[in-house]
Amino acid sequence: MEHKVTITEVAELAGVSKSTVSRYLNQGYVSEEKRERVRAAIAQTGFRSNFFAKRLKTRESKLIGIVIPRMDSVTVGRLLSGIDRILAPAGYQVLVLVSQLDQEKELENIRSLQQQGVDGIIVDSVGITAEHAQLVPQLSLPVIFTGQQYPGLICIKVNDYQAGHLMGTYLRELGHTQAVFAGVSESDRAVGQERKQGFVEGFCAGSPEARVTFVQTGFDFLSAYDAASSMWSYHPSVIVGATDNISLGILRYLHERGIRVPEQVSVTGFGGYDVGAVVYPALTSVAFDFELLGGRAAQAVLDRLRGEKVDLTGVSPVSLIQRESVRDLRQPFTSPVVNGIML
Amino acid sequence: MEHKVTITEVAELAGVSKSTVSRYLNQGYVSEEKRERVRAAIAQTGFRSNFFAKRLKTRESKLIGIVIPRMDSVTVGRLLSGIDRILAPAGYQVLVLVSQLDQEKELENIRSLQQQGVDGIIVDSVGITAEHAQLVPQLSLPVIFTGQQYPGLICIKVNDYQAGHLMGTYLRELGHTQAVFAGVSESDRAVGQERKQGFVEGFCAGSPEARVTFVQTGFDFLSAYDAASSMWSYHPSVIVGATDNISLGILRYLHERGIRVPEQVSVTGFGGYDVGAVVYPALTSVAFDFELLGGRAAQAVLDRLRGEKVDLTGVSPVSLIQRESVRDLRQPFTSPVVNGIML
DNA sequence: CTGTTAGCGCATTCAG
DNA sequence: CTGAATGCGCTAACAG
Repeated sequence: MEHKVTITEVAELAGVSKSTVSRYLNQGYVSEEKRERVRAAIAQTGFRSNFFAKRLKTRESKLIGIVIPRMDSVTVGRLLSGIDRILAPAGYQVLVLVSQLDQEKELENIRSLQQQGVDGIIVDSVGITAEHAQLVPQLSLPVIFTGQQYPGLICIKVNDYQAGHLMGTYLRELGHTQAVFAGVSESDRAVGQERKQGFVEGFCAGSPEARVTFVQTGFDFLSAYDAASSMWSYHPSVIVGATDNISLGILRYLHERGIRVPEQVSVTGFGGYDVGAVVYPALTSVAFDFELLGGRAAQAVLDRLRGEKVDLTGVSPVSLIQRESVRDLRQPFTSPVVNGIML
Repeated sequence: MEHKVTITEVAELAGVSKSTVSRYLNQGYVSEEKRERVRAAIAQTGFRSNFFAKRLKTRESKLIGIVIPRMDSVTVGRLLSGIDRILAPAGYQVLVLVSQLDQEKELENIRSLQQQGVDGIIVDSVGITAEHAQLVPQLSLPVIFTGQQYPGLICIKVNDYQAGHLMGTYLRELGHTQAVFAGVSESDRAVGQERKQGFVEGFCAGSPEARVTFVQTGFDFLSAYDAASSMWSYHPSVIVGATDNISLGILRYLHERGIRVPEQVSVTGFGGYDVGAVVYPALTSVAFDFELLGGRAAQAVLDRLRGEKVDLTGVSPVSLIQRESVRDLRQPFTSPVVNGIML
């Protein structure tokens, strides 16, 4: 309320100089006696140091800027959790800016962040462009990308190839040979290219009769649902959605048509979201550890801030979550045993 | 990179004074000729004004702080979208801090935000305490709460009572009389008290045979799933989950037990999330317009910043999304017509 | 319309 | 260990 209390007033009240108060606030070097007087004065006045003045001097904000494409995403939530888990103990705060999936706004947010004096930036980009690559070196502060990759930039991302490969291998070993991969545009390198390629190579490895048909869709339920009839027309033994959301749209379509999963066709996803556990059949999926990913990204920023070099790319573990939507073709069909939600 | 260019250097390069450059950057009042010279100098040097120095002078950050309980929530995402939609055109930026559902951290975040000089704060609180009420007036800046209510504080929230009432009325008119309300603890005033009360009053209005049984659960799939057998034991005509997630857990349980929805029992939720459209049967729900809510909250901050008074509480419209999970008891059962995803 | 003069609140030399 | 003095980069009166 009322008057904004400054360091000067604290000093007067404590009967010491501004410098002493400043020292008290920072390194130390204050006698026990004055230390106590300053402490009392601060408590009494409710003094809080002016953020801007402090930053103007120190040239250090203890702020890490985060640019994310959108908020309404479980993935992003996990990522931020992981970031915060590392940054908070290190005394850094997080400043989050949302790009609304707009690439122009993403660039704008990065600039804005640097202008606001953050010490480093983590960008969960939807697509790194040449403009990104050009902008980053001009910023003269650590910028770490997640989710996508780009030569010359520091990118920490999940290993989409490995995830795809894991799923492909799993399905092949269960006797599947005819797959439809419901993927997204190749303009998305991580999901559209690497995840798919990993799947294809894992699925086809040493299996000459294996065949993968690609059907393109968007990231949302609806476009997957709309493309599902086309997928089904290939009579696959398994439909592999590139994301859990895609798979959910497909599942919905199959259910409407009375096509039983996994009896008539298996369905799998990527992401390992909780919601995959409550649908029926519960969705088998490859889960990514986005929290770990966020932690790695945060650690990379911290390392760079300390002047250490970090690898240009890093990866994060993936794991298979076996639920109910996949049929083991080596055995006669038996209805999956359902017993509770398998998170 | 290299040297941080300041307003002084721009001035020298343009052959004008610092003030002229400053004026160029702000209101105007610069001759056409010098304006051009300054523009060129800025372009040449790549000058960007120092955020901290500027804020130190103006005492205005053009920053609105947002405190949210968590990131991995669709609700929160919508809310932020709505906030940004109002704030951005007004020249304000948004600084988001996440409290990880920790009430102590929430308070901490609010303090931290004010210390960092934001002009106003929006708090999507999980629970407003006396400590909140005590802290807010000390901040001497506009603080708007969403999601929860507290006397004396400015709270913009969805009308949970109305939402519950809407659902209650709808079900009653369809001939339902035996309901189980799968709710959360009354310590959550919005969901645990108001939403439930609205439902009960809407459901029972003028219907002497109506009965509502309350079963308590948590907010997650799993606890709803675990409590579902208890709910079913009352043989209700409809189970009303206090949130869509709760309903999804219940749906999963009913499916596992082979209990057909809506033939044997209807199920409804609150929230109107998209995922409710892809499960089967698609979930009938009351949707809240969180984007509008965010917009209202942002507008309230702006109004307060202009010195205008705003109402202590505001509401936001709710709407019923009729999908497939509710049976019309006034008619013999017919399988719901499914044709596409009903978002 | 423009340059000069003062600080904003704090951290930091530099002499004590 | 401490206080006085000096800007950080910018904006805002103030006289031109």
